[in-house]
Amino acid sequence: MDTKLSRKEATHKRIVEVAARAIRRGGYGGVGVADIMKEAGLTHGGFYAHFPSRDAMLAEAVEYAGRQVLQIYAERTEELRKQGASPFRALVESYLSERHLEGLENGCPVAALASDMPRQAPEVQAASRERVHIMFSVVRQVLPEHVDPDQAAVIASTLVGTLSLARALGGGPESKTLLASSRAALLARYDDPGHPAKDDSGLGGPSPIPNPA
Amino acid sequence: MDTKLSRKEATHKRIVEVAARAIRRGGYGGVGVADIMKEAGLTHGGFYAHFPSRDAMLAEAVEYAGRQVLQIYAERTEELRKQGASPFRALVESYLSERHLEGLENGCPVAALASDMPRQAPEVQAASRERVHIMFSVVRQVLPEHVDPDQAAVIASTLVGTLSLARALGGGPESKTLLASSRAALLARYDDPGHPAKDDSGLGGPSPIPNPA
DNA sequence: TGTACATCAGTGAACGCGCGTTCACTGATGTAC
DNA sequence: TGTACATCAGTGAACGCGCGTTCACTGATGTAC
Repeated sequence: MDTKLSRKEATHKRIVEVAARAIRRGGYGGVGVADIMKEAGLTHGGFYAHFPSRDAMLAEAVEYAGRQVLQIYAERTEELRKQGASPFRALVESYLSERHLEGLENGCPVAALASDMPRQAPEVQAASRERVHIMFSVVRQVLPEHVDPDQAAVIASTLVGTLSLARALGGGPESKTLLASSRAALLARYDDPGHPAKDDSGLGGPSPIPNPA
Repeated sequence: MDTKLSRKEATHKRIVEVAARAIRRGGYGGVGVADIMKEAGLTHGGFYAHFPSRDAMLAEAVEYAGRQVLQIYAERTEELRKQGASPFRALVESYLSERHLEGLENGCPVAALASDMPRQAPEVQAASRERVHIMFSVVRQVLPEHVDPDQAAVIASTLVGTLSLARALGGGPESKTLLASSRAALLARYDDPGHPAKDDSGLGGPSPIPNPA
């Protein structure tokens, strides 16, 4: 798919990649057009050949960030599943990991931007909302069979709330304790006890995370 | 306490009150010095007689917002308790109410600002973090006796995550469904089943929410 | 009670700065013959 | 293969604007005698 990008398409993608990291690092309001173009190795004048407005870029950036994270998490989850974790456990342990806590710039855009979403322009709100929906559906798909699918949104809220507050607490030991508490609570409550334990040999669960492409 | 405010103190308080609403409405980055002074009935020039910097005002504002909400929620919780709800149920139903969903401007500053907290100046971060700690301790204090106190932070994360995402979803029926799911899940899991049910006559639980003063 | 003066909260013009956006232009790429 | 020209991605100066902050000043409040 990426094989036949025109020069302009390649540049466009590069700008969006930079922006996708920038919004998670600095928030929707903390990213400037000129900064992003500079970080992409361009001058700011060319921006409006790629986007009708700054808001249009923000919308593309949050979508790109979300899809990128889905892909990364699908891989990471796959590794954990090979070690015997259920799909649900793999998701929870990936999402509430110290790596995710510290990797704000490459992490879930919903956790990085949630409380600012309602304050954005309509097109940015729409793209943001879409990421929330997709997050719900990802959780729904890894839910053990015995769990009511309606719990997916509640679990996703706990994931997002935990990561947001852990970061708000500064990222130190206190934050890590919070992550650990939430991991334990979610797994104790929802994970299928019949599933192979963490130190078991192989065979993942029957419902892998879907490919984000 | 409020009886002997000097003219300047009264003005200062008025500015902070305006700012406390403004940061929840517009986010930390969405509030301007001039706007706030104008809304407080003043001109912007006088600002620096009250605060050494904009950041100092943000720090005061988030603290004020948090204390104000504690007070409001103590009252609202008291009402629910008089109707027979346990302290825990009263808190959950207040926090995850449609009223709170819609009352962003007067609601919990942690939910309104969480994902932007790590991006603030040190003094604003410190004041924000303090509000998170206090939120944890409020939850801890209404926890039914049979629940491990360490669960307080997890429950608070679920409250914050749910409200943030409900708002990100736009505030419509979908948002209200999410609130209802989280309320149900939290109460089913943690509320003391031995406690008087909602439609019972009287007598609240033994551990009221502490006075925020 | 009345006048003179000091204090001080609030005013409004001005500052430098960075922002999003526009636009005439440049220079490289690629097509036509 | 080589030249002439059209296309078009990216450049950089310029725009109006709003921001946080500073400061000389005003006018009301309150104290001294």
